[in-house]
This record gives sequence, C-alpha cells and structure tokens, in this order.
Amino acid sequence: MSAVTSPLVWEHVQPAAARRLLTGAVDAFAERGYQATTTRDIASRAGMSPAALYVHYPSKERLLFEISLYGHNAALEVLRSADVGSTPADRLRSLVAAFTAWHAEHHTIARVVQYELAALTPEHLAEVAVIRRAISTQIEQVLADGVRDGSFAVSDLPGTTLAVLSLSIDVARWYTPHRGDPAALGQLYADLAHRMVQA
Amino acid sequence: MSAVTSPLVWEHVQPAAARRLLTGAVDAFAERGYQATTTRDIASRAGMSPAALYVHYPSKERLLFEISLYGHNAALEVLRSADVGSTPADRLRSLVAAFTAWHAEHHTIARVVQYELAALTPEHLAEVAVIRRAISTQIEQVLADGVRDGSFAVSDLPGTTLAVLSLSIDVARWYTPHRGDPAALGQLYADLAHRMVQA
DNA sequence: TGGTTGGCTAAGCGCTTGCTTAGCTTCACG
DNA sequence: CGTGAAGCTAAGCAAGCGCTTAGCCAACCA
Repeated sequence: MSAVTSPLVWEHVQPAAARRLLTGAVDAFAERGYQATTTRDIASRAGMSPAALYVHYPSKERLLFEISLYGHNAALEVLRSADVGSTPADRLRSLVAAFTAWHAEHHTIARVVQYELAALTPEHLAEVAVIRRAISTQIEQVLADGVRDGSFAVSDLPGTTLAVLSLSIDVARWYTPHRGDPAALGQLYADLAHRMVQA
Repeated sequence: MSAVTSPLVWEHVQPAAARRLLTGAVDAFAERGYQATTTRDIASRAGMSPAALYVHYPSKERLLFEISLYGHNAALEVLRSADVGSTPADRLRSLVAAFTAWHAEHHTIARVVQYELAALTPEHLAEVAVIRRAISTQIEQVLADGVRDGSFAVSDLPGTTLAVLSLSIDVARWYTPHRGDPAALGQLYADLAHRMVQA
C-alpha cells in the first residue's frame, strides 16, 4: 500500500508573509468558521497589522478560496495516487485508507474544504465543485469496476459512493490528534468500506 | 420496523409568534449558518420588527440553544423508539434506518444540531453534550450486544460506533429533498451499516 | 546617489451587528 | 370604565466589521 499521508505544506505560497497569513487563516477558519473569523484575527496570527492582509490578498473570501482550492486539489491528488492494487477490493481499501487518513492528518484544512463551501462566491464554488465531482468519480469508478467483475455487490451505486465518501469526510468534523493515529483510522475505515460492498 | 420518521413540529413553542421566530431561525441557521444569520433576518422571516425577537428570546444564542436542545432530544427519542428487534442485527438495522431517515427528513434541524455546536455557550454546549453521549451509547450498546452473541465481528468498538454514527450524521450535510426518499435512504444505510459489522 | 518598488502601519471610513429604549396598541378583568 | 400586562414598533446606540487611504522605510538598481 502507498504512503497513506503526505506532508502537506504551503511552500508554494510566496512570500513568507503571505504564507503566514494563509496558515493563520486555515487555523482560524477551522476553529471558528469563516464567518466568525475577522481579518484582524487572521492578521494578528501572522504578526501583522490588519491592513497588511490586503497587500497579499484582495479580500477575506479570496483567502478562503485559495485554501479551499488548494485543499481540494490536495485531496484529489491523494486519491489519484492511492488508486493502486490489482483488484477493485485492494484499490478501494487503498483509496479509503488514504482519503480517511488525509482528513485526519489535515483535519484543519479538511474542515475548511468540507464545511465552508457556502462562504465562497458562486464563481469560486463552481471551480471547486469540478474537483469535488472528480473526487466522487474516483470512488464511484472503483465500485463500478468491482460490480462488473463480481467482487462487489452494490444495490445503489451513487448512494453507496456517497456513503463511502461520507465515512471519510465526516472525520474532519470530529477528529482531533488525541483520537488516534490517522493511518490506523485509515485502515479501520478501509476495512469497514470494503465490508459495505463486498459480494 | 417502526415508523422511520415522525412529524417534528414545534407546537410546544408558545405563543405562535415565538414559534414563527424559532422556525425562521432554524431555516436561516441551516441555510447560512449561525454566524451569517442576523437577528433582522430572523425577525423578518417571522414578519416582525427586529426588536420583537427580544420579547420572546433574550438573545440570538438562546434561540440557537432552544433549537439545538430540542433537536438533540428529538434525535435521541427517534433512536430510543427504534431500538426494537429480537436480534442485534435487527436492532442495528432499525436504529440506523431511523437515525438516517431523521437526518434526511429533518435536514434543516439536523444541520443546526450537527454543525452549529461551536456557537453555543460553554454551559449550553455541556448540556447538549450529555444528549450526544446518550445517542452514541445507544449505538455502541447494540454493537456490543452483537459482539457478545457472536453475530457481529468488530475489531474497534468505539471507532466502529463513530463510523456508524458518521454515516447518518453526514446526511445532514448533503441531503436535499430532490435526493430521494428519506425512508429509502434509511434502508440503504441500514444495510450498509449491518454489512460493516456482521460476522 | 536619486528614484522606484515592495511590504508594512496608523488611522479611520462607511456600514452592519446584537441589542436597548421609549412608547404605542390591544385586550382581559376588577 | 379603568388599569395593567402582553406584544409589538420606530429609532437608535455602542461596538465591531471588511476594507481603504496616506504615508513610512528598507532594498534594489540605473
């Protein structure tokens, strides 16, 4: 099985001040939600005055969008590189283990990704919705492959796809570091998801 | 199997104006979230001036608390009356079907219940946390009973309990009426949950 | 060396927020 | 009929919001 988590960093964000603002925003959005977070709070987490935020980002929503877009792409990339194995069962286990572990390991980013969509502008929401469909398709495809070769028994393919995704996504809601190792959680959930669909 | 959904009404809230404010608040909180909802918005949904809200509720947070408390109690009550069946498998299927259908049928209330906890005062949060533990215990007990009589094979009881709950709770995040019948969704999820744990 | 640029701050603008105040109307009840 | 409570509104207050403006300073370079 592939490495279940990868270090997610923001090194691509330059300069360093913009990165500090962004990571501060991730923490604040994850803790209190987008609406309850003030630009003054974000700026002070980065050790700057409120106005400095606008040197690097044109608006608070833009900060959210950059986090959401990057987070969605990271989640999709985790799935794409975890789609390995010679059988649908192996592939599904790898996908669920990786996706679940990512939501635990990066639960602050994941929380913003999964629960702050409503704060995006319609245009920005449409952009991340494309990635969300790709994520969903990645799971649905493996389930369909398993149904075709007879290793899975699935009565409702879209419904079961959603259920498998739900299992991992909901991790972002409740996970805190003291609740255990992300990789171990990934293994448990891989097992549960496999049992949900096996013939 | 028992009735999977029950009409959830607010008749116990008196007078009618207080009830209109409360149902308006449920809709607004579910749509935009607590922080993005203004007291003016709630009042105008009830056809009243902003100040009228304070005749019936001392604060916006109190409105949230009353919704959250009632919603949590309703969810627990649904579980308690669905814990029927002669085997752990039958009981689990009934519990998951009812809990899932409730989250679909009452997805606006469920959204407030599951995703607005952070806006409660520490005291009010502690009060609903008691109910949340009872909900969790209700599922865990059935799983433990199934493990004891050998009908379930569960490697991680608390982790699997959380996973079963996650499945239903996450419904509140994505469900809209056009996504199908709550009862049918309940049956699908009951089946998936049963397969997750059966020996 | 003088001028430009990038990164920052102090101050504050216009607006919205949750909530309060003062006062009006309706109606049950002695 | 008189009175007080219940339920409501118009107006507005203090605080906080996202964001802007004006200007400072260090680094770089023709």
